[in-house]
Amino acid sequence: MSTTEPAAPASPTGDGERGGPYHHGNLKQALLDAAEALLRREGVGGLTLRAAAAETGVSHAAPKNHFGDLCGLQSELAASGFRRLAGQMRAALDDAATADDAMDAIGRAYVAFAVANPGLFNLMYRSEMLDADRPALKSAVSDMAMLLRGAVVARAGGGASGVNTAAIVADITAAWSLVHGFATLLVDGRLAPLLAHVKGENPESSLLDLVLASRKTRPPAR
Amino acid sequence: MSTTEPAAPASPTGDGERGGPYHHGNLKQALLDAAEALLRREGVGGLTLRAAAAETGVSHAAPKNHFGDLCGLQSELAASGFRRLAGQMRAALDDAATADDAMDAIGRAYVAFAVANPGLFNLMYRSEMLDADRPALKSAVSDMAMLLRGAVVARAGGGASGVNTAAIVADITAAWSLVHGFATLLVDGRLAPLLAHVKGENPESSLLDLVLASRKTRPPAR
DNA sequence: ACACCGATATTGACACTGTCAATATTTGGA
DNA sequence: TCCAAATATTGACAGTGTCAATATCGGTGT
Repeated sequence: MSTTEPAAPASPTGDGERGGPYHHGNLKQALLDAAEALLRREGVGGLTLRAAAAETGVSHAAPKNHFGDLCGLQSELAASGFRRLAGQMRAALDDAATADDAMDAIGRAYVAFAVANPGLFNLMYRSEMLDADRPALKSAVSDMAMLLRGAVVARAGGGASGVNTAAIVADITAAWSLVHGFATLLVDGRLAPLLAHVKGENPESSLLDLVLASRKTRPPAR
Repeated sequence: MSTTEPAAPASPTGDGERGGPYHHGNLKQALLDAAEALLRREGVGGLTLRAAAAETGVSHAAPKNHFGDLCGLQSELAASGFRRLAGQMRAALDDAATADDAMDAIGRAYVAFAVANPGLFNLMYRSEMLDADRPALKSAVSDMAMLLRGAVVARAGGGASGVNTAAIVADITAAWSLVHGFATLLVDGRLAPLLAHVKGENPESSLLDLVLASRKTRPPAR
């Protein structure tokens, strides 16, 4: 999960001991990594300041210097999630041929991210656990929103600036709602009964394809 | 929130005191009411066994007899939420003229419920806080799913039994995802930037109308 | 080379939480 | 009437976030 090695090894012998140097050297990132590991291993309820500190081999109050409080750590983690989500959406977008394919590709990337990181995805959309005013979080969310908006505008107007903003807002909301709802229900386990009726070796992906296709076909006559 | 009066008054003088009789008489429902009030007042993070007990004027361990643990109380509360949500969806469905109007009406009822009960709606879809095996919860969720399924089938086939189940499953998922995603994003505050661009005295409702309409029109040409 | 100051980390305490065991009270039926 | 089951209380325990006080380290100015 981390992209950088700690400047000083946290603990030479293993995990959890406290033999490391008094100053960790890269504690902030190490705590974020530990927190994400907890999130992955035990879900959003298992993410705890003290647990993250213990896993990093550091005292229980050490996180305070870097994040202030639990909400701060969660917000930084969520920001990291939004950044990576946007990155994967952009990658999917860049690989798409037409603007219409791009929308589907973005949607698939969105759902794939949620499935690959269920705990993190949950955290990202629990605003009561987050401080929306944290710069890192605000900008990460904004970046993702701009990316989505760009894709919708590209599909709708082909770059013309005279597009109807009301229609664009509606398209953004519809696309985001559809994909976000699918991802949310899927991660929460609510689609399991429906997935049981979908054949194939990857029912989740198949069902998502059907859902995405439903936006392009008229509803059944009558 | 409650539908039944307590058999014995909780506390004759006010709230919070402990002057009431040793046996409350209707403690289970009283605790559910208190829990829902907490949920409404302080959000999902403020829902606490001890707070619910205190608000009911009862000792901190009293809830254990009726719910076992916090997860039990939350599950019962969520079950109540699903029951009421299904009731409002059914009412909307019964008032609709055509099967197509019915789908929109159900969607609007779904979002209206989420907006009217944001904390409860959040709780209902946080499966890590719930015990999915609780009979009350299982049946309430199943009832709502059946109602949605019925509406989709009615719109698609007009009652014919030869409907393609794959298509039905896809329609159910698409409709649920769209509306659930909208409700979730709205309650979480994620649609605020988009709502700012929607004119009218009720932007939320207007935006939902646009989103629902987007399912019926082909996406913009090209 | 040395002293010092800010950044970083630790320790200890507090209030709050869920949960459990032991106890007390009440209710209802044999 | 009396006993057992249901219901509620009390007290304790481990775990949590948060804060104040303290300790240690890294770098800067002299």
